[in-house]
This record gives sequence, C-alpha cells and structure tokens, in this order.
Amino acid sequence: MNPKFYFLPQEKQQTILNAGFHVFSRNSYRKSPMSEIADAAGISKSLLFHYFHNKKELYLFLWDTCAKITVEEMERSGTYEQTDLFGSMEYGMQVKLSLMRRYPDIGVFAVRAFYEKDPEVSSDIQRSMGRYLAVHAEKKLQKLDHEDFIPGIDLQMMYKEMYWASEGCLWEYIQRGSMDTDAMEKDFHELVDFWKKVYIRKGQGDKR
Amino acid sequence: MNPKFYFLPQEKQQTILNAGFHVFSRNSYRKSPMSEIADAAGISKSLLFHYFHNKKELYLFLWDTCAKITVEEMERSGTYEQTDLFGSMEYGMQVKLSLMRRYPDIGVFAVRAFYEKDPEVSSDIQRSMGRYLAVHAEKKLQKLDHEDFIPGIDLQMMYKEMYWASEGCLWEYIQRGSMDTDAMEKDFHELVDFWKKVYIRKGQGDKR
DNA sequence: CCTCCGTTAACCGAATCGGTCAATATGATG
DNA sequence: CATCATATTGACCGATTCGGTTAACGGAGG
Repeated sequence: MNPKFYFLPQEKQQTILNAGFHVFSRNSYRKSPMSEIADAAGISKSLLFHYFHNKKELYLFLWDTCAKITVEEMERSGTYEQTDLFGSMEYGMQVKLSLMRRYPDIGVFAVRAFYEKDPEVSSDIQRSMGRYLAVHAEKKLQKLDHEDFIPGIDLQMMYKEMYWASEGCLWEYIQRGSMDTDAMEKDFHELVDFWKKVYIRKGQGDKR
Repeated sequence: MNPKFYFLPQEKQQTILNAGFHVFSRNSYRKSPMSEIADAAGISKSLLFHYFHNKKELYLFLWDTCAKITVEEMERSGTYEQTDLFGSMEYGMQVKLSLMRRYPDIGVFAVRAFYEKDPEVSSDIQRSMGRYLAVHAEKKLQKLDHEDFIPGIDLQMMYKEMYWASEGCLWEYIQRGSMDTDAMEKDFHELVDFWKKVYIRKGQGDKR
C-alpha cells in the first residue's frame, strides 16, 4: 500500500479503516465493492485506490491491522498476566470492548475474514493465522483449583458455558446492529458478577 | 408465486427453498443473485423465474414459509404446553434443531431477514412480524418458584445467561459453517444437564 | 404426426464492478 | 500574482453481472 496513508491524520486513517471493516464485515470479499467503502469513508473511490492499489491489498491490510491492534491492546491492558479465571474473562471482554469502541466492526470482520472462502484471499488469510492463533491458546483450565469452586462442578463445562454466554450476549448486540458498547459493558459485568455468585465456593471467607 | 410450485415433489420444493435460504442468509437481499440460488438448487435461472415471478416474491415467500414452518413445528412438538423452565428450554432447542435438519440455513435467514434494511422488502418483513412476535412472548419467568432453585439466585439473570449461552453455542456452529446438528444436540443437552446440576436446589429429594 | 408442458439456452438493456487517468482543487513558496 | 507540488476527484473504460424475457428444445401422451 501507499506509505502516504500513514501520514494521514490518525482520525482520517481510522475512518477509512472503519469503512473497510464495515463493508467487508457485512458482505463476502467478492461482494464488497470498493466504491461502497469509499462512500462509507467519505472519500472518492479514486482516492481509496490511491492509498491501496487494489481491493486485495486493502483487504489484507485490514486483516493485518486487525491482528496487530488486538495484540497491542492485550499487551497494553495486561490481559496476558491475568491468572484468575473470572478476572481474565473480564479483562478479555474489556479488550474486545475497547477495540470495538474504536473500530465497531472489527470483531465481525475478523470472524468473517477467517472463514472467507474466496481463493483470491483465503490462502493469504490462513497463512498469516499462525501468529494470531498462538495468542489464543487457552491453557487456563489446567491451572484451576477445584477447591475454589462449588463442589462437584464440571470446570471444563463451566468454562465452555461462560464462553458461550459471553459470545451469545455479544452476538445479540451485533445482530441488532446497535454497537452500544456501554450497554454491552454493563451486561458483561453483570454476567461475571452472576458467575461469581453461582460458581465460587463460599464458607471460609475470602478464598485463597 | 406460481401454484405449480406446490405440485412439485416435496423433495424438490425443499431443495429450492434451501437454496434460497442458503444464498439469502449469506448475503444481503440486494446482493443475493437469483442465478446463484438457481445454481444451488440445481435448476436453471429461467425455471426459478417460472415458479417465482421476481426476486422480491421469492424472498417474501421464503420469509412466510419460515414463520409457518416454525409455528407448525412448535405446535407439533408440544413446546407451547411445556411449563418447566429447563424442559421448555430443551424443547425449544429441539424445535430449532429439527427445523435446522430439514432447512440448515433457516435460522440465519430468519435473523438476517428480520434486520434487512433494503427498502424493497424491509417494510413487508416488518409488517408480517406481528403474528410471529406474539409467539415468542416470554412470560415464563413470572411462573418460576424460588423454592426450586439455589438460594439467593437472580432468576432473571439466570434465564438471560442460559439464553445467551445457547445462542452462543449455536452461533459457534453457524460461523464455522458446519451444521452438524447431532453434535449440536449433544452440546445443547450437556448444557441443560449442567444448568440443572448448578441451578436446581438440592436437599429434599425430587423437587415438587 | 401433433400438442402439451416442464425446462432451458440464449439473449436483452441496465447496472455495477475493479481500476485508470486526465483534470481540478488546494495550499505553500517565491 | 505566478509557480509548482500535492491532494482529491469526476469521468471514463472494458468486463462482468444483474433481473427478467423469450423462443426454442425435448419428451410424454394421443
């Protein structure tokens, strides 16, 4: 891509990226017209082609940006260092929310890109997934201590259930199209509170 | 639409409907080409236009079919009569699964159609939603008895959490593109089992 | 042979696509 | 004001795709 893109004011860069995320997240690669992206960004198609020489380049750039931003945000917020299960759950959500506030469609875009079948881009996407996947290695389960949770509970199932519930909550907002991150944050927080009340073993005061 | 469609063998009707659900569930209304639907159904575009005079008619027919089939299946399975919370949850899932086995993309289609913005169809969709919505009136919460559940639990939050988790589970399969209904049924069932173990108050033997 | 009838290939005009390019608008410099 | 570099655009291109039409094909029954 044209390095001049980097010299644009941050805000304008973000607007263009968001336009890309928006269109590509709602249509397949092939059915996402550059003209529609340009319109969403408030610039002419010609200018968009000036910064990104063709559609594939823009798409792959968005994908890389996606991965880069995510890793940055996780490092910045200290999500990696989180050891407590509920804490890491809440931190993970905070990362998602913070990303979504700046780039409302980045989440849906990432999922769609990952499953994109178009041969023009699918191989490139899959190839660059190596690094991205390494991040999400979920080894948290093995570190859990049964003593901290209510007796007899299936911890693996509990984790799966928590994961699905948070995804289901997120999904509800996404479908509705209203990316009200504040409302989402509230819902997420209530979710974690609910889990803590239900799953954590009580009796000996503060655990650990 | 052409009444001759009804005289087609059930199987062929279903193939055509599924082709429609498939394409319309993956693209917006405007970006779902009739040719693609015809190909997916294994017939020529001309024949598709022979049964449905134009795209809008096919789309609205699919939508109506969607609502009709759902109500039928819920009546057939006796979901409406279910009073127990977990039971109605499991019955509801069974309905979804049974529909999804015959029409793999009907769920995603329904959601997309509901939020479709294209002025050519959006008003018609919204208008016909009156009947459809009446079905989903969730008055279940008010009938619940606190004595049946673990002490101090927020029943409304519990229900919300269960709903989100099942939606999140479904959503995971949908994104992956693999509509393995048997695996989904297993996951759903395990979910309900888990909820029962965690949420139901124990002590006085069988409740009620 | 003819006549239905399900089905299709070929076609139509209009729109849209990715991408190019010459022209214009803008702003700094002398 | 004139000059020049740069940012931005409208107009255009050839190719493709769109929704929809139409004439013809092909097989079954009389």
